Amino acid sequence: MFKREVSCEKCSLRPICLASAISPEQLDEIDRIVRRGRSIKRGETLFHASSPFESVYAVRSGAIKTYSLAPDGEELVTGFYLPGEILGLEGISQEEHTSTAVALETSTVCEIPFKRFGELAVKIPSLQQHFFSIMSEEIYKDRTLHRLLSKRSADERVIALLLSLSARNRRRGLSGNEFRLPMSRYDIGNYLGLAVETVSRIFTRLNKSELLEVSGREIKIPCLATLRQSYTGEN
Amino acid sequence: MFKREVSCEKCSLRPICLASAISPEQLDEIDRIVRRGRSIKRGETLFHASSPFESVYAVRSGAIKTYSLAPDGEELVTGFYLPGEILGLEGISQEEHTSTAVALETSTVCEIPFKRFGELAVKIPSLQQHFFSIMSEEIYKDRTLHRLLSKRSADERVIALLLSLSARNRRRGLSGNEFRLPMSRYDIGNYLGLAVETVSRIFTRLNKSELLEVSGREIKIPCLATLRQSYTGEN
DNA sequence: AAGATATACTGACCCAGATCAATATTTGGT
DNA sequence: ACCAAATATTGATCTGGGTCAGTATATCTT
Repeated sequence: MFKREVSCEKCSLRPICLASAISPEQLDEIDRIVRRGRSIKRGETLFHASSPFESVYAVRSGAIKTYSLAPDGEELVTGFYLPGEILGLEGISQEEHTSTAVALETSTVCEIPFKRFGELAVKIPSLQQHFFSIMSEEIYKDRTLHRLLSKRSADERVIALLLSLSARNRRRGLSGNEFRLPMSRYDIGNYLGLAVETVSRIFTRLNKSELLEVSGREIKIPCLATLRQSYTGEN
Repeated sequence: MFKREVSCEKCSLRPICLASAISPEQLDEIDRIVRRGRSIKRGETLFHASSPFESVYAVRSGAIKTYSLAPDGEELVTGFYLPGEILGLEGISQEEHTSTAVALETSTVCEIPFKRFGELAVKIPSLQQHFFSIMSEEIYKDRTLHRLLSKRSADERVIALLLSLSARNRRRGLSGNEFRLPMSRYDIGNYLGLAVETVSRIFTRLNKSELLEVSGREIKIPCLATLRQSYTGEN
């Protein structure tokens, strides 16, 4: 199979990825440090928890989940990453990866060696600023998750995840109304602090309502606005 | 009252604050941009959600809590900040503060104007790196909170918070065994996704056990190791 | 295409922690 | 030092979602 190693300059994801907000002349500077086109098959690992931290990664295609293990082996799914999104950020301060990243489906990623990236960010202030912004965004999203986990019901959590996936699809120019879940019910439940059975029941219930059409991992949202208001409201 | 405006250079918190890992010659560069010694009394606001983001803040003394409000007015306590800790990071990407910060007791803070800080970070690579690290640490801690909220029982959540406060006190050279909680039961419950009553009951129960001595907001931990293992284990 | 294995669904039952309702204790203001 | 308001405790009851147990449906392998 032919592997297209698209430069950041030509990459369709650029507007939403790391290399947005960089002037064209400086684009090839970042192009020079990014290692492109690494492909990982479903179930394969991109990096392991407690391996030395050297790079962060941008998803090019596919979907990645990250998880960490408690000392007793209990798994926690910490995030789902779709094309254009950056993962591995929690490793920076610990100097090792603190989570394991595995592909949920065949995926390609761009590797950004972090030391070289830092050197470049010092030369390109807008790049530094943008990276601050990406990390800040991650913190901001974690606050949203905090609220979801401590204040919202099981139904609201699942709906919020669906709305998030929908919005992220739309941002990449895909349909926000119809998509396929890259993750299992187990992963959803684990991420949202719910039992698999609960997630399953919620999907069945939503499917019976007019809010959603679910068939296995295929999702269809007839009306986003309706779903959105059912989330912060009655239902 | 005499206000001591200690420079970063002379500040006892430097080793754990923003200005660690900066060479002495460059210290006064950061000293020049930091606005020091702002004092806020208990209950006063440091910054408001949706006010323009201009600075991040380092706690010099006292304790600050941050919270955000859902559209329906529901409050979520998003964090507690003790001396040496940086708050306001989630505002960077949104260009406005996304939480409100209020003093839990009389506190002083150092304001770090973010635009100027960025300019400095570009000139001092180790400062940039350190700030990446601080933000990464915040993300990492959010993962810990995620696990706490989605996998741990009410008792474990409260104990984990106490252990966190204890460790942060120790890091500043104070006692990790005896301290006063700066926040109310309400704040604790809100932060940990628990009802106030539950928090209260847990404190009473812990007080009856040999793990903890609680009297209002005064906490005494007879043996940290024992408490720690009760957290990931039996009890 | 058939079997094996992983994933998803459904039902019955139960319990940790929420909610409701009072009472007790702090804390701050004068 | 006193009063009011805020904060904390305790008890009784209820419930959302967990757990256990079994069945059904996908998906992978050969």
